[in-house]
Amino acid sequence: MLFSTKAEYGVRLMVELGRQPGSTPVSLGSVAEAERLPLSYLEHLVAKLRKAGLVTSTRGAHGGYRLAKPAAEITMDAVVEALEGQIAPMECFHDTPEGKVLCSHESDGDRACSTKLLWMRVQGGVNKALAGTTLAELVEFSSHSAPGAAAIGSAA
Amino acid sequence: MLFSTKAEYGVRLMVELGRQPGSTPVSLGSVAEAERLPLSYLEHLVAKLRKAGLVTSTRGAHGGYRLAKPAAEITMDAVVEALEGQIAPMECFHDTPEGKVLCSHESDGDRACSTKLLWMRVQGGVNKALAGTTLAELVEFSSHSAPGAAAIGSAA
DNA sequence: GCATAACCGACCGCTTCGGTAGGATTTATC
DNA sequence: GATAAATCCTACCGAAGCGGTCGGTTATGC
Repeated sequence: MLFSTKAEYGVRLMVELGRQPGSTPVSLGSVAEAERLPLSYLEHLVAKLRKAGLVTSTRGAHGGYRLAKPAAEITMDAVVEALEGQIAPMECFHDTPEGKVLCSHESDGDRACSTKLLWMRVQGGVNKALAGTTLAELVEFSSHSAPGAAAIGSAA
Repeated sequence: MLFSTKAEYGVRLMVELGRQPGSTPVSLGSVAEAERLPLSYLEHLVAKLRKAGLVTSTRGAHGGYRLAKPAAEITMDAVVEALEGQIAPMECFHDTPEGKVLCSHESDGDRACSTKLLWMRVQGGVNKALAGTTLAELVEFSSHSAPGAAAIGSAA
């Protein structure tokens, strides 16, 4: 499995927030009930989303969570990364501060790592899919009862 | 991390086999030494590759492993799947015998699963990268000492 | 028959996953 | 100001997978 249920639950949570008009905050309890997910577990996940600046919270009675930005401006690479940690195909891959990708098997020189070509392609494919999908799309998609497969290919 | 070191080690093993002329089998011990990987662990991995029909073995003295097919005909989706199991972005995704993809959250009817669009795109991207990369490419790539990034995009 | 190698299965320490539990803090409302 | 509703925080727990080791069995060339 590429991702765990953390990403699954977290994305569902975001979609649930994206469905709301936007003014009043939504309590985690109502999300948990709507999606049939354990409330105490969602608390852990939403904490990650909040720390990543994707949702904002208001405490106390009638409190809850809201999207920090319009759903159309939230791309899924940020959401999934907040939940699962850095998205890399392999342990030896890590992003540098300058946005480059390094494979720790390359001992700084030019010796080519036999697997790098493969993992670069995989990472490219995943990033394209995640960064090319907005929360607004998912909200829209899930609100249709008979979606069809027509729109699926557009960011692949 | 999308994949574990099983895929990493296994692919390196395949590349190592792909480097050989092809006639005489290569012992696991020599592969382990060349790649600096633990022999006993490689035994487990190569067993999966053998069961998947990707390599053939000859036992006894001067025995070892060979590719079951020419490297150009081996695509990495088969290799990675043999090592890691079915490649699906999420637990609820599973292939049907007819090659379709199901999400177990869809209770057979038309209610759209809010995450399906996203995971379909991710799976599409990964499959494209894996199925579009052959072992021959990796062998070729790793034999160059200064590869450059030119060829990386071709299957992404 | 002996060295070499593939095969096989059990085990082990560690980390992550999915989830639970219990409490503390903040805030709207009566 | 008490109370209820909600976020927040920390600790814990069983199960599973990962990365690896070990000991032994079988097959084969010399």
